[in-house]
Amino acid sequence: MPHLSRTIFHVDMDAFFVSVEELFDPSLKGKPVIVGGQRHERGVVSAASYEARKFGVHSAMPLRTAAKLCPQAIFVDGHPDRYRECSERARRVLSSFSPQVEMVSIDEAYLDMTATERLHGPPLLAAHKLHEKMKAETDLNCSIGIGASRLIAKVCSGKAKPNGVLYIVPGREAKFLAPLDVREIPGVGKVSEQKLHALGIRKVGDLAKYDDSDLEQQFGKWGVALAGKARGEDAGAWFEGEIGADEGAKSIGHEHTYDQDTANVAQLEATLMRLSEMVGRRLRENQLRARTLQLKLRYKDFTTITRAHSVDLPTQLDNEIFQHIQRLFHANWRRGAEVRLLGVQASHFGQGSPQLDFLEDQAGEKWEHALSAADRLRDKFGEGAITLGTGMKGGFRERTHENPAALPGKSKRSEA
DNA sequence: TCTGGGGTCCTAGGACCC
DNA sequence: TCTGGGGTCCTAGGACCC
Repeated sequence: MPHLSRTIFHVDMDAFFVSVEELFDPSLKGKPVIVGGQRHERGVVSAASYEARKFGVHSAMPLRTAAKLCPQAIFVDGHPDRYRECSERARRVLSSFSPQVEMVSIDEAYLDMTATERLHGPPLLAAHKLHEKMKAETDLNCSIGIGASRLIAKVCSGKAKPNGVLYIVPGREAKFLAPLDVREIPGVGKVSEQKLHALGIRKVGDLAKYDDSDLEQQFGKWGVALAGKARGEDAGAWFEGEIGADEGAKSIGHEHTYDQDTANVAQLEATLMRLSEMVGRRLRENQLRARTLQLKLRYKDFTTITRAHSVDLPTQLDNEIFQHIQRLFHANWRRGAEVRLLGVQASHFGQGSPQLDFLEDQAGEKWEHALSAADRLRDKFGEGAITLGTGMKGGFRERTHENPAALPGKSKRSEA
């Protein structure tokens, strides 16, 4: 059997959020721009222009730190709708090059370009065409990494930035990786880096020389994956599998960090209601029901807890979600302690026990239809277009003694 | 420096069942 | 009354990614 090597492209849009903002406001071009919020806000940098990066600003840095490093920077709020639209345009370009495209985030994708030579020519020529078409169709630059694995392609696209191409020919993987810092391997973060350093492993070459079973001893399953990565192989769940095999989302969640920490119960409950509604709405949009609901609570001092509850009957109803979340909150919140962040997450999608009371089932279905209809109206006419009566908020099922309808501050409009 | 919001995957302990 | 081993589900926390 002949050894068939795959040809994988990793395409990464250059300074994506900043570039999209420049499309909408060309006067930003060539200036230090920071996307993610205003200079005094709580929050972090989502993206920084290359001009801002010269001052040491990088993504995930607190906005206030960025403001100190680069006071002359222009701070811009993010526009998720704009990014989604540009991302979709980019995806269409990529799809014209290969049927196997996998968007791994809003601004990057893997393409399986194996056996596309007759159509697009050899890898570097195909990449050149891709660059041209991407620019023509989206007015955006991207960087392209090419290799026989996702790992190699990914590392290459990083090295090719900005607006470049890097191709590592099959067989040269280990040589290419050897001089890189272990931190440059996708999946190796701060903690793994420190552990590797403690073992005297600083470069990928050091890692490749290290005994595989020793790595397994030190890191377990992750150690086995690391050994493979040092050789340029796709190892570990993150990288295995065919490109473009689309498995739906496994969880849907929303969270909110307050501008100022608060211990005000009405405010906290209003936030939980709003987050529950956001989660419920996304469940309905995707026709999903969740069996597990999770509360996330972060205190002033940043200590964070999560508390989950699984139900027998999966739900997509705002009110049911909220009831469980509210109960979890009151059972776990240290009363009076100031809260920094609240989050609501739904997971374990699918159907629950099919055995349920017929009447109850019917009522639940009606309720779901009503909420979906409300969702569509909001889509058309805006968030303020419809508010379900507080009496209805209790739901048809009436399975609770708590009444969230009695909550203050339920209005979305004042908070949005 | 004072730490967002959206996710995925892994580990580990305890409950529970056979 | 003492005691096994495996499998699955649930929950909590944490590393990591963009």
